[in-house]
Amino acid sequence: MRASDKAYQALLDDIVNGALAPGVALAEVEQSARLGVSRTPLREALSQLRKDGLIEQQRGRGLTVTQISLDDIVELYELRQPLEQQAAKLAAQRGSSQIFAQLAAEFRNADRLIEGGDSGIRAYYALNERLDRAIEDAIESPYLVAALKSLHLHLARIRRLSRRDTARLKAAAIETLVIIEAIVDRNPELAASATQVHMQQSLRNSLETARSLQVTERVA
Amino acid sequence: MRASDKAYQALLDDIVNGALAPGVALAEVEQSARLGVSRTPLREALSQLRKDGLIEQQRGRGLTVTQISLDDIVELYELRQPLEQQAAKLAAQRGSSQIFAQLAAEFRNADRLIEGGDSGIRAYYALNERLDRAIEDAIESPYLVAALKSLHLHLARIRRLSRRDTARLKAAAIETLVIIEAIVDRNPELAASATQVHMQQSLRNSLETARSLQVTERVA
DNA sequence: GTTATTTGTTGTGTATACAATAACTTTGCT
DNA sequence: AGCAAAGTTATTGTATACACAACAAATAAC
Repeated sequence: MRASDKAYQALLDDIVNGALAPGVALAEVEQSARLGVSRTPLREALSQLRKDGLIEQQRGRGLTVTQISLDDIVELYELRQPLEQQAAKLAAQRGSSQIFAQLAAEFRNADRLIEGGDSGIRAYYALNERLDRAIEDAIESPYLVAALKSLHLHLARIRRLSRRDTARLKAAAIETLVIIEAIVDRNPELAASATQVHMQQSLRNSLETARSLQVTERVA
Repeated sequence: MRASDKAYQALLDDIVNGALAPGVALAEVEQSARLGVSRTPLREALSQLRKDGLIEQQRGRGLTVTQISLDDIVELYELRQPLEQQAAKLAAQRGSSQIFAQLAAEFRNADRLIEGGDSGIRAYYALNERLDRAIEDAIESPYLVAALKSLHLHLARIRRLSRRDTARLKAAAIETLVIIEAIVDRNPELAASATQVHMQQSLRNSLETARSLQVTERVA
């Protein structure tokens, strides 16, 4: 593995899981020392992350991890909604019913995972990622897939907000199941509508939890 | 301007306008000599272009300009359709009627530009770019705007195909005018539908001209 | 004559050194 | 005491050098 790829992956993980919090400045020498690579591959990693929109040039302070505000959540969903809708539509047209039937079966058991504490939640997230992969494989449209991947990068950052809300996770699992079943039935229009519903609910929930988190942070 | 930005812009232009044709290999030393920058900033530019999807790592032969096939056109529109539809919808909700009314007036005169030979066509393309800018400004949704910009990068490559087809350009201008008028009237649903129509027609035309071009190339 | 191994060349990946720019601090003047 | 200007320091941007890997070609051996 190339040093630049290693640095990119490490920084990406740190940003997504919050180890590098929004607003943190990334000095080149500091980070290259921390990650054990020289400045050249580190800079390549940084330039990739800037293209991803995860870091930005801050006047004077060098590169900093981008902030995520309530506005960002709304704006992110303004991209997510049409993309996921199109993805679901195309998956319903082209996907292998068998693969999605299998995923549907697993989502019917999602409640057990969600109630299964830390490891269960992780397994549920892994299941969601497998669904995303299956959809990407099904649509076979590289440009759309690339846009989806970039989107999911940002979504992963805000997803940290709503984790541990088991009631919401269960509701989301049911909404997702409807989408999958529409794909299995090769019903693009239903898949799109079900996605629309899921998006709307997810956005509402993300905003609520984000709002309450902001309040508690202020109090703390 | 940084050397890496300069190299990026130069390579981008060369790829979009076809000076660097699909399949051409980009050796680092060669390109750094050609563009008058050293390998370090050139590599940064290349890594950006790879993220854009304009060049790709080819087994053994290094980096090459990505091919554009008929399949690519269809796949590109599978991303374009939902993105432009969403953009038009949001522009209709949030755009300044005044700005778009001005653009509508200019599009009503589009025929004169399209018939105005080389410089007229260029002016027509410039007008289209101003429209894209106005829409991006209106929606104020950075994630969607970023996705649109990436999309337009690839569209610019295939747009070279349908230029000089004045009949199609005139028809496209009328379709675009309908979209703009819907934005002026603050009618998101109509804007979305008009965009849908425009996308469908553009795709059909792009495929036809691409198909005929491929044939003539084979013959030649 | 064919195949395998070795050597040479080309090109990428990484590191380091040097140059330029921007920010902060200190000093001097008002 | 406050503001401005200049110098110093830190950090980014660029260039170059070196190392390693891959591919090709040539020679030698079977």
